[in-house]
Amino acid sequence: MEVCPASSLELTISVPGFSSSPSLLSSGEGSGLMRDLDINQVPNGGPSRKKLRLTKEQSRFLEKSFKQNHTLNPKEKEALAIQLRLKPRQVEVWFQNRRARGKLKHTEMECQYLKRWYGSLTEQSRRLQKELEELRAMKVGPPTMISPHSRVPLPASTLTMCPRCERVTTTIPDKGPSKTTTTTTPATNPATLSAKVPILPSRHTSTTY
DNA sequence: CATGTCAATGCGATTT
DNA sequence: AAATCGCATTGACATG
Repeated sequence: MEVCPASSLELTISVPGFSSSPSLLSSGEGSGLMRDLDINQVPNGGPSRKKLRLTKEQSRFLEKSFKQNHTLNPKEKEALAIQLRLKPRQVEVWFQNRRARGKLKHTEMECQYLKRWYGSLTEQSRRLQKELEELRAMKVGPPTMISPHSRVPLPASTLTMCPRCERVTTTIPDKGPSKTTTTTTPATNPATLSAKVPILPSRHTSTTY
């Protein structure tokens, strides 16, 4: 159950040309467009929730402590709240939202990275396809080999995808008894591929949200 | 006025 | 049971 914010929260509202947080904000924050006003001072807060805007100073301070630690223990929360003249709940909410924002930023970057990766894979696929066609065109007479399973002649250079292990198996003609060599080409997972695919676009993923 | 930002709310899950 | 979290969402306000 939530407490009615209009009646209990120590809110501040952005108002040009006014400041109300003398503890940390005493040094004139004159450059900013927004100043803050305690909403508690607004007579009859009413049921509609008013928009709080933290001061630059408050945000800066919260950001600073967020850099040190992304979560708060109750003591830190209390201390921050006192220092910034906010309710502990407000500090808590700020940290929650801040974590969410960081995560959003992170997933956006991941998304961009995957897009680039997809692009380069598409390009690579296109190149390999072309190369394959050229190699096939160059081929003079199709040397045959016998399938180990069916004993039916197979064309040379057959690429097949094993549905179970998702590996590409290259069937190549060999002297003596027929042989299939498995070229390790596991598909999918970017995490594993990133170490193997040299054309992977560089990744500027920052974990510092 | 459409859109973006961000503090705040509500709720379910988890932890202590 | 209370505290805390993540997540989705809301609503006030700013901005182009």
